[in-house]
Amino acid sequence: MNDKFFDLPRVKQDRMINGALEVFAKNGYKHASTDDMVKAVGVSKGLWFHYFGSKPGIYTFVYGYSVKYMLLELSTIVDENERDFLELTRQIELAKSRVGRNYPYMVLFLNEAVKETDENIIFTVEEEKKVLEDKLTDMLKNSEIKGIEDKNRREKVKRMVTYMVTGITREKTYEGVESDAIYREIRGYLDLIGQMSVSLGKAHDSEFENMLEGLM
Amino acid sequence: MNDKFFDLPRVKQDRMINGALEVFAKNGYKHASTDDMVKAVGVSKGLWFHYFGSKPGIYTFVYGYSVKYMLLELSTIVDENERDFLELTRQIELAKSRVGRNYPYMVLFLNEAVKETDENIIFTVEEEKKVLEDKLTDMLKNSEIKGIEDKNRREKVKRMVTYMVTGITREKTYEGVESDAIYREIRGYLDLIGQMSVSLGKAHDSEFENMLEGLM
Amino acid sequence: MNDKFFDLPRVKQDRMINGALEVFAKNGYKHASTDDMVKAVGVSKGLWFHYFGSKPGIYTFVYGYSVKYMLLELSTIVDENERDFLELTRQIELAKSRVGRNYPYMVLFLNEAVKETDENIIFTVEEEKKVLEDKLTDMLKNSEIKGIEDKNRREKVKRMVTYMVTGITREKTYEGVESDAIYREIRGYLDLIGQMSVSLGKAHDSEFENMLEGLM
Amino acid sequence: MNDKFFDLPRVKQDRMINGALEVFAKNGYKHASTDDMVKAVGVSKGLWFHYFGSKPGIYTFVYGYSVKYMLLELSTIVDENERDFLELTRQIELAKSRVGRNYPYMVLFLNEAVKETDENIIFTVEEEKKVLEDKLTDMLKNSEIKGIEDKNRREKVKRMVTYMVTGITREKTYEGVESDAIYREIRGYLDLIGQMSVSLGKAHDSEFENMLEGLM
DNA sequence: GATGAATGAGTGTTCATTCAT
DNA sequence: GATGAATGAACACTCATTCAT
Repeated sequence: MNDKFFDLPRVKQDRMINGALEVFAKNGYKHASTDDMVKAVGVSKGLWFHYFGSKPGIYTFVYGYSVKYMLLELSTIVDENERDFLELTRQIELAKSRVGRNYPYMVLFLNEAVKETDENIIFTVEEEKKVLEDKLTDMLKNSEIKGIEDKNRREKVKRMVTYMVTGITREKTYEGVESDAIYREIRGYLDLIGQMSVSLGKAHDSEFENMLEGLM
Repeated sequence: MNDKFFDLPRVKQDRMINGALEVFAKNGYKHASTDDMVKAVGVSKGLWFHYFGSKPGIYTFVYGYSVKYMLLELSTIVDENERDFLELTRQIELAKSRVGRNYPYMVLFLNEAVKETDENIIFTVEEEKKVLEDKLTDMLKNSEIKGIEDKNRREKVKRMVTYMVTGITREKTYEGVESDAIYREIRGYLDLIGQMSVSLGKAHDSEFENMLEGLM
Repeated sequence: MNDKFFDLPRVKQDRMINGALEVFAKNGYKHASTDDMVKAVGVSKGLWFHYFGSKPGIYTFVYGYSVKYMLLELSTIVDENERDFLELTRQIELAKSRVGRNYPYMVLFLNEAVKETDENIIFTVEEEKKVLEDKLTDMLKNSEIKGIEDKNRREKVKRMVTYMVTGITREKTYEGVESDAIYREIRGYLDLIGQMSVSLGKAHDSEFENMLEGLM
Repeated sequence: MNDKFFDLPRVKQDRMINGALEVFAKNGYKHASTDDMVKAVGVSKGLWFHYFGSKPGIYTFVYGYSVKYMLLELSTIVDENERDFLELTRQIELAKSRVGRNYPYMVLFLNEAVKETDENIIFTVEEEKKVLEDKLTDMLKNSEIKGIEDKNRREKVKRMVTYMVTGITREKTYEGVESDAIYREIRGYLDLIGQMSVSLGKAHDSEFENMLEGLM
C-alpha cells in the first residue's frame, strides 16, 4: 500500500510527511483531521487515502518512517562508546537537529506520540515505539556526569536535562525556530550544566574527604 | 456559574459528579460524550449546560472538586510526621478508599487526568493539578523503607508499589469492586512487601558488616 | 429508538416519513442519500440519526410503517369473501389510493422495495415483506375472472392487470398525480378488461359446445 | 467509441470483457468499482475510459456484447423445431456452456442483469434485454414435456427446472467450476426429471382411461 | 428550574472521472 | 496508445451546544 508512495517525487513525499507530522504533533491523533492535512499540504484528500488507506494508516506510516529516520541519524552521529551523559545528549540533540532540517515537526511528533492512547493506533505502533525507546535508553543508561558521582543527583540532573530539552524543543518548534538554532540553544544549556556539575564535583570531593577523615 | 450547582439537593449533585467522573475516567476528555453522562445520570442534557456552560466547564469543575475532596481526606487521615513509606502509602490508600465511598471513580479519574493533553482543559486545570501533585510528592519524597537503605533499591520498590497500587485500582474499579475492598487488597500487598524488605535489610546488614571488615 | 419518534407532532412525523418514502422510492436504497431527505423535508441531518440511528434504520422503519399502514387499509376496505379477481383488484387499488392520500409515495416505495438486494436492509425487512406478500397472494390466489375459465389465460390476464396497475402507478406517481385520480384511471382499465373477458367467455362456451358435439 | 476497442489484440479484448463481466456479475452495477476491474484485468484505469468513456459505457458495451454472443451460440446449437422442453433446455444449457468456455461469468452476468434498476443503465440496455428475453421465451413457450399434459403441472416443472438451472449456475460459477462441468451436472438433473415425467405420464394415462370409461 | 428536540459544521472515507506524461 | 496519480464532490454519521416549551 505504501510502496507506491515512494515512487512519488521526493519533494512531494516530504511535503506530505511534514504535513502529517505537523498536524498530528500539534493536535494529537484524535484531534488531527485529514482536512487540516489537505489544507496544510495542498494535496487532495483522495490522495491521502490513495496512499495510506485510512487515518490510522497515515499515522502508522509516518510513525514508522520517523523511527527509521531518527535511528539512522542517531547511528550516524552518536558515538556509541561515549560514556559522558552531557556529551551523549549533545550528540543526540545534534542528530535531532539534523532530522529537523528535513522534517521540522518529526521530533515534536515523536515526543507527543508517547502519550497517545487511541486504540486505532497503539497496537500498530507498539513495536516501533519500543525499538526507539530501547535505543535511547541503552545509549544513556550507563552514562556518567563528570563531578556527579551520586546516582540520585545524577538522575535528577538527567531528568532535569530531559525536561529542559523537551521543553525547549516544544516551545521553539511551535515558534517556528529552525532545528539548528534549537540545537545551539540547547547546547548553551548543556555547557552551563557541565560547568556547574564539575564545580559541584569538586565541592563534593572535599566534603567526601572530610567525611573520610571523620571516619578515620 | 457553579454556585447555583451547590443549591441542588446534595444527592443530585453527587449523582452528576459521579456520572461525569465515570465517563471522563473511562473514556478520556475528548472521547467522553455528554450523551453518555446524561444516560449514566438520568439528568437532562440541558441541565449540564445550565450549570457548567460547556464540556470543558464540566471537566474543570469535577477536576477542581476532586482535588479539593482528595486533599481533605488526605489531611484528615494521613499523619504528616510519618516517615515510613509503606505506612504512608497505606494511609494514602486509606484516604483514597474513603474518597471512593462517595465517589467510586474519582481516584481513577485523577489517575487518568495526568495523561490529558487537550487544549480545552489543560490550562484551566493546570494549577489544581500541581497542588495535588506537590502534596503527594511532599508527603512521600523523604520517606524511608525499613531495611532498604539503598536509594536505588528504594526507588525501585517505591515505583513497584506505585505500579501495583495504580494497577489494582484501575482493574478493580472497572470491575465495580468497592473502594474498601480495594483498600484491603492493596494493604495485603503492602504487608507482604514490608516483610520482604525487612528480611532484605538484615541480609544486607551482614553484607555491609563484611564490607566494613574488609576496609579495616 | 423509534419510540421517541411517535412523540413528535403527527404532522412532522408524516413529513419525515413522506420524505424518506419519496427519496427511497425514486432512488433505491443505495442511491438514496440522507442529504436528499434533509433537503426534501427541511429537517436537520442530525435529527434523522437521532430518531433512526442509521440509514438502514431509516429504511427499516419506513418499511415496517408502510406494511402496517397498508395492511390496515386493506383490511378496512377489501371484502375477504369476494372471489372476483377484477373486483378484488379494484378494492385493493382503492385501499392503495387511500394510503396515497396521506403518503403519496408509499405504494411506489413498496413496489420498488421488492427489487432491493442491499445487504444492509434485506434481512431486517425480510419478515415484514413476507407478511404483506402473503396477504396479497392469499387474497388473489383463488379468485376468478368471469368468462375466463382457462387457468392459463386467466393467469395471463392477471399478470397483465398487474403490469398495468404497476405501470400506471409508477408513471402517474412520478407525474405527481393524486392517488384518487390514479385510482379512477386504473378503474377505467379494469372495467374494460371486465367487458372483454365476459365476451371472450361467451365465444369460448360455443367453441366448447362444438367440441363436445364432436366427441359424441 | 467502441470501434477502437475491436482493434485491440483479441486476447486483451477478452481479458477486459471478462474482467468487467466478473466484477459486474458479482457486485451489481452500482457496487462494481472500476478499481476492481483494473485489479482483475491488469489494464490501466485510463484505458477503460479511453475505450468506453464512462462506467455506464462499460456496462452497456459488455451487455450488448453478451447478448450478441449468447444469441449466436443459441442459434448455432439450439434446434428451433425441437418441441420437447427438456431437450430444448439441454440445448440451451449446452449453448451457455459454450459461452462459458470463453466468458466464464457471462451467463451469471446476464442472470443478474435482470435485477438492475440503476437509471444510468436501464434505458441504454432495455432494447437488447428484450431481444434476448423474447428469444428465450419464444423458444420455450410452446414446448412440451413428455408425460405431462397438464399445463399447470408442466409450468411447475418448467419453473422448477429454471430454479434448478439458475441455482446451479450461480453456485458453481462462484466456485470457479468450468462451464462444461456445470453443463454435465445440469444434464444429470434434466435426465432424472425426464424419467420421472415419463413415469408420471403413464400413471396419468391409466387414470385417464378410467375416466373415459366412466364417461361411456 | 428542567427538558430533550433540534441544529449543522465537521469527520473519515469512497470512487467515477480527468489529464499530464 | 497507455498509464495511474490526482481530483473533489458526495457519502453516512457524530456531537457540543442552543432554545422553545
